[in-house]
Amino acid sequence: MSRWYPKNGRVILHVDMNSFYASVEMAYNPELRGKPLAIAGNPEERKGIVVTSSYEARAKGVKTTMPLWEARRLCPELIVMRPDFNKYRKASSEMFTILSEVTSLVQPVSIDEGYIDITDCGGMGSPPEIAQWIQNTIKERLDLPCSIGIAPNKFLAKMASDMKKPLGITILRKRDIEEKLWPLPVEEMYGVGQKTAEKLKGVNISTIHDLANADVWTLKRLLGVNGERLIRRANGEDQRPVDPEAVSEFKSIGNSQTLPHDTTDENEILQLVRKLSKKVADRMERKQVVSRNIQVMIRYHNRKTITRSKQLSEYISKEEDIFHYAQQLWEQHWNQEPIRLLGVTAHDFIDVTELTQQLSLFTYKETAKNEKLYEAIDELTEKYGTNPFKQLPPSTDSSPTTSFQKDFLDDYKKG
DNA sequence: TCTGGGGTCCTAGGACCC
DNA sequence: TCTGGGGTCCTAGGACCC
Repeated sequence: MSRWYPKNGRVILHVDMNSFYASVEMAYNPELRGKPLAIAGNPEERKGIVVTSSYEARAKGVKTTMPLWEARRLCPELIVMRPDFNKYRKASSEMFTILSEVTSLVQPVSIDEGYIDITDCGGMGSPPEIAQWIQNTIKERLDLPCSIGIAPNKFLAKMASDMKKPLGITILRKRDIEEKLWPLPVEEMYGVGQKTAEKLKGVNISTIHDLANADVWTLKRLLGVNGERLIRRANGEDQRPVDPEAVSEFKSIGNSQTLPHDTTDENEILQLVRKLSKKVADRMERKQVVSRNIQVMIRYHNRKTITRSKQLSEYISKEEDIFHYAQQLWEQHWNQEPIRLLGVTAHDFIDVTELTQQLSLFTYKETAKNEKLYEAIDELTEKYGTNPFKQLPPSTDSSPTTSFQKDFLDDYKKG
């Protein structure tokens, strides 16, 4: 027991559902079991791609993000289904409920994976026993397979859960790194994508072992702060805590869609901008937030993609307001070339409740300011027998039209 | 005959303020 | 006559992940 629960260490599990969408569909419909199944965005349209596929489909070479026509060429008997996110969300939430029966230190990362910190769960058994219980329970209650990594931190747990699929449980302790982690090619490391892998090849780094022993300055020059972080991770170091609150601190809400065909038709484009604005507004409504930054994304026929955003002076949440700014951005930045995809995203949120607080404070200040201004103008009116601001609305933002008015407003602003 | 849609984090430059 | 350097905000783009 003391070996598993060290005083100065943590025990983290990473739970990763295996080909989640396809597995959920099979749990709902056992007839699909054992067959090559792919979940794809738009099965009818030529632009559909494979989102997830069953192991039977993978055996034929079907891969995630592969265009559907190519997947069908590799596997003619492929069964293709549209994603049903309501099903997946339900299965996901039941999966996280099972995790929370072990500890409250659960951090969902995406719909099908999460970390849990079981450092203080000594009373429930050894980590492999706990992992086995989780895997069995998810299988029994939901009929879904998962793989679990057991490690002293998030990074190693994540790498471990990837090592045995499906239904694997893998332990990756510090002393296992040399044997299990270091031989892997660098592109299999979490955080290393295609671009980074290419750059690393350029300085003769091809395995995680090479990365672990790389020179910090060389990598900092090559990759910025990420270089330093990758070296630390390759050496099995990662201090990030399991944070159950992280999931509620979302930063953006966006919707995007590829058009059925590239187009320059303003009606068609604006219709889509409106539809996307509505989706964003609906999701913001559900989460009870308001936004101060609206962004549009335009992908052109040649896949060149631009994003244009606007920081607002007010918080908005209504569909019409989001559409208004999205339309404005689109009009300002569209270069008239055929458009393939459009996106609308909101950033910079606060809670609606926070907004009403801010609003009342703002209103209070404005009211107080204007009352003082009215008083000052009344005094002047009495003194001169006529109101020198007759045409001027009572706001300090208005442009004074006479030098007298200007002087007065300057004095007023000084207090 | 290609390459979706949902996100996060980081970088870098310019404006502006002190 | 010349002109520092830190900090913050805003914007755009890129890399990465699922």
